[in-house]
Amino acid sequence: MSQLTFKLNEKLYLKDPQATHLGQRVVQKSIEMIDILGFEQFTFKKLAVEVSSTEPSIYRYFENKHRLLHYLTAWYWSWLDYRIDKATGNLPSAEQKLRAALQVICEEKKYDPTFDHVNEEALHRIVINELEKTYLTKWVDTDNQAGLFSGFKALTKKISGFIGEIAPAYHFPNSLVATVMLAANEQMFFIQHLPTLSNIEKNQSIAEQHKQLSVFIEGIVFGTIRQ
Amino acid sequence: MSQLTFKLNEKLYLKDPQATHLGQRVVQKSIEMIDILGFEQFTFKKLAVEVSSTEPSIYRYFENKHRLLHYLTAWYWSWLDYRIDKATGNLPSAEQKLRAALQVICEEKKYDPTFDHVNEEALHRIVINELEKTYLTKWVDTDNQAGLFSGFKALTKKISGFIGEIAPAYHFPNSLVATVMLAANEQMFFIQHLPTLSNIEKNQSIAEQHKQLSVFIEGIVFGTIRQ
DNA sequence: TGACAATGATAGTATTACTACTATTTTTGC
DNA sequence: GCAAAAATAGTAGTAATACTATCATTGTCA
Repeated sequence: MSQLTFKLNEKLYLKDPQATHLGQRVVQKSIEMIDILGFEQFTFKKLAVEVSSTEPSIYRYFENKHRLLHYLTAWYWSWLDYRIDKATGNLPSAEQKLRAALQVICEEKKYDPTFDHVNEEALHRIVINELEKTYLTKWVDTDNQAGLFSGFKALTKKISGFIGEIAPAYHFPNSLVATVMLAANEQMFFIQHLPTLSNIEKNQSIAEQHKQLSVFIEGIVFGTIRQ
Repeated sequence: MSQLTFKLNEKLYLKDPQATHLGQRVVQKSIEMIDILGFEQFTFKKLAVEVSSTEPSIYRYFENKHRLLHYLTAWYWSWLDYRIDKATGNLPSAEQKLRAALQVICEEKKYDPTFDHVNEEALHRIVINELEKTYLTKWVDTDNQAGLFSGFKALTKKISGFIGEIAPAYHFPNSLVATVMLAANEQMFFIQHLPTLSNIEKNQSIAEQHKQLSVFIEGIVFGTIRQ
């Protein structure tokens, strides 16, 4: 098994799930289960059965399922951050870096063998379907103070940094990046469930959908900053 | 009391809340309570106490609180639609209409005396905080088939129609409009709770925040379609 | 007056989210 | 090498939630 992992904010968990066998299975199975059941129907009781353990054992790792969702999305942002670094590392211009970063955000997510115990495809679907539930809660402000959103913020900052180099006069780089990062996921959701809210055709390969998504997102970003 | 109301999809309710006194109080109080408590902490039991009635009486109007949220957001989209019609009615060009429509979306929402029993300010906060919960559920597809999203879709179509007139070559008018309609709300949320995800300063009047939001959103739309 | 709609009152269920407590295993200090 | 302490697993229970079923009362219009 691969030992490569991300160091995530310690407030995300009570006990590091990467440190024990049960913890790893909890994370792995929770990704599968949230993907299939949806976050609301997913419970620690059901998860306990799947990992052949008990509810309280899972509560020792995560305060509640909401924190577990935070953990999963934080992992996802760390992963994207890492992929964007890899994709932009040896590019010469900020414009190329920005393009590459947007590409990573929009591209189809496939299983990354670097991280053995995480199903990135399922995790991306979770981000598409459940991300907003990490912040649309009564705990946003305390969660934010605890640093639970630092992964998303770091990514936003990184990409808006590229915009800053290309178009230093543009006033809303953070707003724009946050908007398109969310829009990329929203559009994938709309293609599936509310197709009139998108112009990307459902009746084509997933690869083609992501390609079109890329065109749409790049169009927004470059159109907006180039004015 | 004003009798002007919107005709909303009948699938939104079991019994038309606009038709009875209790129904109206249920809607009115639910807006107040969801605004204060948040959707998760809001329950029909608590609402029953507030309107001096009982849980089963409320269940006679709405299948569950999720449907009530649908009802409120549907009302909100109808209201925006009506305001956009009023704002664009006698404008000569599609560009001016588009600008006016975006203005309505971005502007600060204030109590509209045309609709006596609805607190539009609170309702807008509910849309900002809870909208995504209407579709990020396991019922999206059946809810969609029942037409519960037709209000949002109609608005999107109306605005993307203006884009179609201005820039008929642009491929993603629906995607773009859906994106900025959601972004307008997301940004208002981020200003409040995750300010690093926005460049609109929190330390200024609400009016000024909405003005900047307008600049941001117009910049995206016109920048994107004018390429 | 009497049918019928609207509402109220009471009670109950399955599930969820969580916690207190006990049992067992593992680690560690001497 | 072994007792004490720490870590972890497992059992059982609770309060709240999201409903549902049933029956009683009130008001009203025909």
